[in-house]
Amino acid sequence: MAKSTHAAASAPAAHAAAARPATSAPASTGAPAAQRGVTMADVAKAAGVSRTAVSFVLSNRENASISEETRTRILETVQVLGYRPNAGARALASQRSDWYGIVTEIVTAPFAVDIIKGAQDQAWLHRRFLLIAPSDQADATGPNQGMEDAAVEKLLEQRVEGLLYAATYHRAVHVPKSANEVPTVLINCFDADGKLPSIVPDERAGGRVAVERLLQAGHSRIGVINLDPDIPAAVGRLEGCREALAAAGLELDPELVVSGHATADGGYEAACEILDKYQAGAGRPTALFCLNDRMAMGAYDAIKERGLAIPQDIAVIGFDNQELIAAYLRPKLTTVALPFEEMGALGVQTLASLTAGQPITAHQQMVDCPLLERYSV
Amino acid sequence: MAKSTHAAASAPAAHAAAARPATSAPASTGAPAAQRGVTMADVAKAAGVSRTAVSFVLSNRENASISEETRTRILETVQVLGYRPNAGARALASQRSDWYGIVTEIVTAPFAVDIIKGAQDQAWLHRRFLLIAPSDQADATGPNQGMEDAAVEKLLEQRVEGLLYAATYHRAVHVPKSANEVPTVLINCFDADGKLPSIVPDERAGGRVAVERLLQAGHSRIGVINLDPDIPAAVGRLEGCREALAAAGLELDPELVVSGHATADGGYEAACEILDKYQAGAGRPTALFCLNDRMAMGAYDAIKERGLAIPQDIAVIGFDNQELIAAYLRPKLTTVALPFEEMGALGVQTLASLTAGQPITAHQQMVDCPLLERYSV
DNA sequence: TTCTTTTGGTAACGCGCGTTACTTCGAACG
DNA sequence: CGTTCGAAGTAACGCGCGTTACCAAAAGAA
Repeated sequence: MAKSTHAAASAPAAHAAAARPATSAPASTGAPAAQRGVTMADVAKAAGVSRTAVSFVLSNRENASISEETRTRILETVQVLGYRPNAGARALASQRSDWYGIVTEIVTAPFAVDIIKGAQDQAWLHRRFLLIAPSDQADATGPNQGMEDAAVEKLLEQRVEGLLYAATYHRAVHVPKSANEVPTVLINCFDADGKLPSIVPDERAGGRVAVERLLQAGHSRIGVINLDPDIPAAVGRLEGCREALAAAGLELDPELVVSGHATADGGYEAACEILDKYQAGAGRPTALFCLNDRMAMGAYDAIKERGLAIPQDIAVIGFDNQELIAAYLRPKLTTVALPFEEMGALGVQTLASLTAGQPITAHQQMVDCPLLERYSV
Repeated sequence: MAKSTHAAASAPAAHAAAARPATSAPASTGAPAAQRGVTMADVAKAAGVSRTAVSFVLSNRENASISEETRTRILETVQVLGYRPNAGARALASQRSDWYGIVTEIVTAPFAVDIIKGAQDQAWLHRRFLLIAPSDQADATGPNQGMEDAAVEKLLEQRVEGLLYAATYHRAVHVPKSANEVPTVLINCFDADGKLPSIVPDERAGGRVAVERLLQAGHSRIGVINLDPDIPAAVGRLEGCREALAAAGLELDPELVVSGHATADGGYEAACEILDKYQAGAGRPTALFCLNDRMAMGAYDAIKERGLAIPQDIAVIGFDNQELIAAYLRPKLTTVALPFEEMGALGVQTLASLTAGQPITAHQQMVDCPLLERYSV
C-alpha cells in the first residue's frame, strides 16, 4: 500500500501546496494561452458573429452559407482565444457520444492489455473514445457478477454507443442483461446464450499451423503437452493438431498426449513424463507441441536437464506468444500467437458497423493465429 | 490484419444482420425492462411530482424537504421505468465531469498496464472514470510529440478534471503545454522543467534492500550486472547498492560491475564476463545483483552452463519483478518489485487532493520497491 | 386572532452546443 | 420598377440535468 512516501532529495524546490486556485482570471493579457472555459459564445462575440455561425464553421457544415472571409475570421478567433469544444455538451445536443465502452478483467490479465490496445487504437482511428471499466475490482471478493453489472451500468450512464466485453482466456461467458440496451460485441469469448456477436481466435487453425510447421521440419513423432482438455482452447488446438497429422497420413498417438497444469511446473512434469517414457530413437518424440508458452518454458528445462539440445534433439513449439517468455527463452521459442490486438481492433470495427446500422459479416468471427518463427524448431 | 474471418461452425444460428433498429418503441408493455432514453422528466411525470423533486431525491440533497412518502414513490418510479442518469448532462449542468485522463504509451508497455490498473482501481473507488489516451499510435511514425499533444487535447475536450502522465520506464519527460490547464501528476517519470508533481519509484531504497538481502544471506563478494549507467534507474539502484555495502563496511569493487544491454542476451554476456574473470573461491562473486529481470534471465543460463547451481553456488537477485519472467524461471527469481500499481493508485489520490484544492505532501513522492523473496537467494 | 416559521414542494434559469426556421439584403430577372 | 432568388447570417428551441429563488399550506408563537 505504498505508505512510505517521503519528499525526494533530488527535487530542489518544494512546491508543496501546488493546488491551482479555481478562481477565474477574467481578462488576462492577450496572450495566446488557452483560457479556461472559453465558450462558443465567447468566440462569436469576439469575432462579431452569431454563435450559430461559429457552430456552422466548426462543424464544417456542407450547405451552410458562410463567406470565406468570416469563416477565416472565426477560425482565427478560435485560435487566439484557445477555444476548445466541450465534448460533453456536444454529446448532449447531438445525441451521440462518440464513446464506446469496454469491460474487461484488468487484474488477472497478461493479455487484456493487448485487447485494449487494439481496441483503443482502432477507436482512436474512428474518432471514438474508449471507456474502460473493470469487471473485477481490487477490494471485491473475487470476480463477482455484481461488479460486472455495475461496470456495464456505469458505462451506460456515460451513454456509450456500444459495448465491448472482453475475456482474458477463450471461454463462454454470461453478459449482464443491461448490455442488451446497446450494440455489444464479445471479444475472446462467446455468449453462453448464443445471442451476442463475438470474436474469437481460430484455435483449430492455430493448432494446425503449429503441427504443420513441425511436420515440415521433418518430425513425424510429436508429443503434445495439453491443457485442461475441457477448455475451448485445448479442444480447438488439439483438433487442429489432428487435422494436420491426418493430412500427412499420420495419427495422434494417445500415449504422446499428456495433460498438465497450465504452468511452467506443469509443463516440466509433463515433458519429463513424455521424455522418460521412451528411449531415444525408440519411439521418443523428436518434437513437442506445448499448448501454451508457460508449459513450453517448463519443457525447456526438462529437455536441457536431460542433456538434449533444442532444436537439434527435440524441437519445441508453443502457443500464445507470451512475449516475455517466448522472446527471452534461450533459444527463443517458436510459437503460435493469439491475435489479441487484432481481435480488439476487429471488435471496434464490428461495433462501428453495428452502431451505423450496417450488417456484420458473421455472428461469430474467427481471427487467425499466426505462426511466429523463432529458433526452437 | 485478421483477414480470414469466416462464419463459425460452432455457432448454430446465423444472426447476421443483428443491427438494432434505432426506432423508438414509444409505449411498450409495462415491463420493467429499461426503456432507452428515460429522462428525469419522465420519472417526474410518472410519479406525479416536479422534476426538481426527482433531482433532489436522486442527489440525496441534505436540506431538501421531501416527505418520506414521495421520496419512496420517486425511487420506486425510478426502478420501474429503469431510469438511468445521463452522466454527460449532469457534467454539463454541475460543471464537474468526474473524469480523470491518463496519457501513456500502451504500445511499448509491459508495465503500463499495471499503472493503469492501479489508477483505474483507485479512480473507481473515488467514483471517477479514467479516460485513457495513447501517447503513441499504431500508424504514427514512432512516438512523436504530435500524438501526445493530440492526446492531451482530446482529453481536455472531454473536460477531464485532472491529468495523469505515465511513462513505462523511469525518466525525465516533457509534458505538452496544455496539460497546465488542469491539475497534472506524473507517474514513473518527472518533469524535465521541474514544475509538475511526480511519483517515482524509490530506486535507491530498492537497490539497498536487494543488496542487504544478499549480505544477510552471507554473501560479501557481489557482482553487479548494470544497465545503461546513465538512466535514473541505474543511478539509483547502484547508489543503493553502495549504501548497503557501506553499511556493512564493504566497498563496491568496480571490477565486479559490468554494464550490458538490457536484455537476456546482454545479461548472459555480462554474467559470462564476471564469472570467467575469476576462479571459484579466488575472487569469484558468490552472488549476482542483476539490475533487471531480463538480464537475470540471461545470467541464469550463464550460470547453469557452467554447471553451477542457483542459489547454492551463485545467488541471483533481480529487479523489476517482471512477473512472467521472475515467477517462471527455475528456480523462481528473488527480485525487487517496481510498484507500478501503487504508483498508479497514488497518482489518482494525489490528483484527487489537487482537484479538491488540498495541498499535496510533496512535490515528488517516492514509492517503496518491495523485495519479493523467491528461491534464487 | 394575527404573525412567524417550518414543511413540502415548484417554476425557471443556465450549462455549451446542434439544429431548424426565419430574416435581411443585394443581385438577377421579367 | 416590382418580383424572385440565392447568399449570408441570426433568433430561438431543446438536449438532460443542477440549482436558486420563490410559493402555498400547515404548525407554532404571541
